[in-house]
Amino acid sequence: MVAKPATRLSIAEHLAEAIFSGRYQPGELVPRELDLCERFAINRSAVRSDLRQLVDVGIIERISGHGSKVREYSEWHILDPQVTDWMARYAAPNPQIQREILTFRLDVEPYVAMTAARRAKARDLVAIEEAFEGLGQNLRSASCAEERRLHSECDVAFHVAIFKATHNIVWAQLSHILRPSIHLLVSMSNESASDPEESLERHRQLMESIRMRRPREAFLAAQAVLAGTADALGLEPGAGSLGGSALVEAKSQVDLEG
Amino acid sequence: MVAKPATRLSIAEHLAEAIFSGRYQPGELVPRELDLCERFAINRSAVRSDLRQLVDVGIIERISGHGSKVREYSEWHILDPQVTDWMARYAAPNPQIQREILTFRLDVEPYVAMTAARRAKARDLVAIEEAFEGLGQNLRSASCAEERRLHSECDVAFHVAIFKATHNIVWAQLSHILRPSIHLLVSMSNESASDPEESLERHRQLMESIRMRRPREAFLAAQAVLAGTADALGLEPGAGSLGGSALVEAKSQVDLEG
DNA sequence: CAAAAGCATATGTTGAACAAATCCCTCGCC
DNA sequence: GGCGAGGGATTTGTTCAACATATGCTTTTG
Repeated sequence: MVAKPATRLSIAEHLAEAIFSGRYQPGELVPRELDLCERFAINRSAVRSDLRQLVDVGIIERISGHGSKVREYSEWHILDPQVTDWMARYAAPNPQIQREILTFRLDVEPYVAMTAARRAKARDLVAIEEAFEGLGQNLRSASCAEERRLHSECDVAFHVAIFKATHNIVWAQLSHILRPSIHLLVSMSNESASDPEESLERHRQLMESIRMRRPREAFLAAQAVLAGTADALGLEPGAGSLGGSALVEAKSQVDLEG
Repeated sequence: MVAKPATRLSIAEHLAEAIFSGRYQPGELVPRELDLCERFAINRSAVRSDLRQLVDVGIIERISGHGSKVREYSEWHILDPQVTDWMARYAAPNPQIQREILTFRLDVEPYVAMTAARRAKARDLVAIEEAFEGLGQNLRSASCAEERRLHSECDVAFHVAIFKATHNIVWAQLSHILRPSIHLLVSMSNESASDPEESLERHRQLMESIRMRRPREAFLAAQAVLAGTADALGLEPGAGSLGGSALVEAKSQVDLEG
């Protein structure tokens, strides 16, 4: 895909950028329709159409005769793919939300990996392997921004492929929320606290566990992959909303068909 | 809320009803804009605005110069609150999706309950308890449809309150997908396979476990609550996308061992 | 001083005209 | 006879203009 040359960026895109980067805070009013028309040299219908998109995902609220107000973060539909896309591209909008998503990932991904190990078909392994190889190729050349972007895209693709391998539509759609947290890590870029080579090796372990249909190993491998992530953001493992400790209990009590 | 008297139901609502109930299948075209204008005696701008909502949640795809096509189920944003609301109100649209959601619930809710047991504050207990009491009140009078609706609303509220008690925004928003599966159960109404009194008791156990901050008990109690649900829809425990088998193993072993 | 009327401002609704994309049928060339 | 270019019909996309309605602030009036 060559990136369309001059198709005007939608108003929704501009406003989302402004809101997600914090220039308009919850409670504040965004410019009125006619100002947006002038600012972007566009007609009012188009402006209204785009504003509706922001309304539908809970980001703004329109008050007849008054204006369009940015809603509280808790009202945003952060599970909407479009919203997570904006979160990823317009940077850490709200550190709190980023932490919440990472906590969620810490809770969920080991189980997703476990399920993937049980149900992944050959076709799923292809997707996982391709993403992994992309991860390896773009490892060394972490110089320019473009290279790093490519690397993080492969990282996203790797995790998304695992979610899809569960063959459950809910899990598959949840994979969208990975994008912001992974992109955040790249932007922080002090992920290098842990050796990149080592990180790659952990990803390989996870991939192999799924391929060899070893749910328990996959569970642990996914935890290992995320461990570095948690450190980078200062999340202690036990703080996970899903208690790691209890899971370890359960795991120890049951011989997870290792 | 008294239900607005005659504010015309939106076109989106009508189309959603038609699509979710299966009158328009994926791949088919919905009526063209001008037909919708005539059919609902409304102007084209309003029609287009509503159609945009359906586009944004992935339900239809607009093809310039051709028409508006219903997209495949896998493309629908089933995590969107509006979509789950339509699923709940316009009945089992797609048994497959319902199964997927129930599988997801079986995987997730025990862990959510466990987390809630760790993090619930007093305020959360209030919400859970209120929903539980509503559950008990509307138990006996399962006669008319209105009563049953009230009962299922309390059921939804109970589970939603537990999700919210995790104090994680992702989990909280995920609680939206409970609605369709709970409403489905009510409509099937053969939940009575298990004694209502017994079901209420299981809910009470879950509530108490969370209150007493006993994560492991909460985990098991949530599994017990969902067990009847799984039976009612003919989901064998092992079919869970997330290692249902391992979790059920855990439960049975723990149960047997006291 | 307070309540009501009025005004300014913003969003909500409607209607029309034209532009662009797609499909399909027809015509003409090879 | 087959195949491709061209054109017309259909449908969605875009733009513009006018009016209706809701909200907040100001002014008027008892």
